[in-house]
Amino acid sequence: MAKENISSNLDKIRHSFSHVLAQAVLEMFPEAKLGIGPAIDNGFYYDFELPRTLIPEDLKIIEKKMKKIISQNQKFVSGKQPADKAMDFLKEYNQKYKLELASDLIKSGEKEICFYENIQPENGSIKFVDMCAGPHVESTGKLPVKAFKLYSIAGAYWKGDEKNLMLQRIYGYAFSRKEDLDDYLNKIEEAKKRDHRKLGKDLDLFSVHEKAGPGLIYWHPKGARIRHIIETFWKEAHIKNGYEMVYTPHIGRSWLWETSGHLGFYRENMYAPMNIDEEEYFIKPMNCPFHIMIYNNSKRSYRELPMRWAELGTVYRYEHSGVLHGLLRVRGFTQDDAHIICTPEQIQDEIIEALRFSLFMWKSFGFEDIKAYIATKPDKSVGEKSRWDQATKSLIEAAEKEGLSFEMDEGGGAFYGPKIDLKIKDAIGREWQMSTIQFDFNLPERFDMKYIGQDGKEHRPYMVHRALLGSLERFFGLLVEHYSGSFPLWISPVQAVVIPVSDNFDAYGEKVYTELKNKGYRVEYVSADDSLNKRIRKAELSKIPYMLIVGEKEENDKTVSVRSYKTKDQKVYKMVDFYKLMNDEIKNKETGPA
RNA sequence: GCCGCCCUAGCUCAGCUGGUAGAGCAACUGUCUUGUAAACAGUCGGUCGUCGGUUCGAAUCCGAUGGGCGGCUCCA
Repeated sequence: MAKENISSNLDKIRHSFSHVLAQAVLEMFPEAKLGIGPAIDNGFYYDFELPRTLIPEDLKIIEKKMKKIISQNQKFVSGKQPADKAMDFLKEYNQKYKLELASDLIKSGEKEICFYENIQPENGSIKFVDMCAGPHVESTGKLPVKAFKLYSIAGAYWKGDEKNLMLQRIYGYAFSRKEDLDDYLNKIEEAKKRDHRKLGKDLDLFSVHEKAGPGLIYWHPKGARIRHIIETFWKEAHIKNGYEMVYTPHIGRSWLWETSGHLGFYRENMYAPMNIDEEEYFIKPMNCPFHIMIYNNSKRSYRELPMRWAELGTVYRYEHSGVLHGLLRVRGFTQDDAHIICTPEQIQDEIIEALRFSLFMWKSFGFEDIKAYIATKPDKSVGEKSRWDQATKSLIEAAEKEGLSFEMDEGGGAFYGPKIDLKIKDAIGREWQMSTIQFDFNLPERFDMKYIGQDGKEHRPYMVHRALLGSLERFFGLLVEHYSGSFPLWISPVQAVVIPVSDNFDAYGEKVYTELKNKGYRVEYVSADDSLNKRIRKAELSKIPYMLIVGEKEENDKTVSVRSYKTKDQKVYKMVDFYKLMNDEIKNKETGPA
């Protein structure tokens, strides 16, 4: 309750800041056209059409003007105008975007348009007018002048539509207190340190190469080790949970994509075809049609259903250059894909199970903060309404059964079926869609998938497309950020490093190393080419969980001196005790396949 | 794809308003044989993303192009 009040008050502050911003910009550019200026979850923004592009220095000037407006303690005064008067005023005000918004409002049945005026308290003069429903703080003096900061200029399409003109958007941070702003700025700085793009470089996990093609990921040995661990865990878990593995090709003839419809509605996202034997072949942007080929390979009975076919399927999609982002948005990626083909009677249980399984996977890797979104039927869609309704209902029931809080994304489904998505935040708070469980009412029709029911007649199966982790690339990116590169022991690419004090102890050191290696631990040996301190430093920077330092004492006592990355403690262990330490830790972290 | 910013050695960065490139780390070679976060010395390394233009002269100014970053749009 209390929290809600604070947050709505904060929204008021943020939105009021956006008015002050607009007023300041209008002072600087009287011919500026105002777009919209809402509160967002770390501050506010306002969109403008301006006579010239802004430069970063402009932000300082605008900020100064804003501070002046705040110091003048102008009153926010609300008012309403009947529709026709409002339109006249906005025409005269020469604010075409506001005019457009007002006319939209009037079209949708509004009789009156709300305005806010900023009034100079001493003489009552009107300093600024904005068409806006509010609410705002009482006066600009109430705004915490030290708790805001303009930080970015960006382009943004008017009304978010790329067919419209691109306006200039000014972003500002705003909080109720200066300390909150400082905390937030610190948090951003800290978050940047765990950005997977930085850590990927620092820890030598992966790279991308301009010359070899943007958005294509090169997994270095340490990154590949982690991927191998993820894949192994994933495969075992799937087999234990009733899935079959399949493998399918990377390219397919145009027939496949014509039948699936991808050439009709997805071609611009597909890599250009290659010509082979006078036939066009396309690199796959998804795995579904291939799995369907396996299904349609023979006549299917209801007795065979449900079928759950999983594949770590590598796909390639031509993503727009501006959207590429480290490992989180790439052009070639491996989906942890599976298709569930089942009867209408089975669908509810299958959905519940798929969602449970997905949550199990995320928890196994240490993720708990997950948001779910259920997307329903859009205007343009295929499939019978009754199937949509049943499918949507089963998604909601599955989420409820798992005790997962979710938001409805009305009309946000793909044209071919409703879906539930799980989203996770990256280091700086951006949400990324990871898991998806989606119905497909399109492909079973297009490929004429059938099964023979108990009644001896042909039926159309339900098909569900699901990816639990999303893609290995994206998952890996989040994993790096989640752990700041300091992975749990069971995932760590290097679990321990043996460091001899000097090369006089190479023999003992290598004995320790070999023993660990033979027992299956991921271990490295660092001979005394550098000083001891330097080698420890390197191991620290590589975030290796355990450093085993061996010298005279250890050799004599048959022990290892263990330095822990996480605790920075040093403790001497007998080898058997060190194994126990590691095994306990691995056991605790790894819940293992269900 | 759109708007803005950025691109100098393997990495992190310096290089004032144009005079033709520098540091630390890394790598390599020696010396040192080390007790819990950087031993010492030397060597190597860049046609300053690419192409074109302006200029007596361009890392620096202009244009194009590739890539990255932050947004927007998109995300089957």
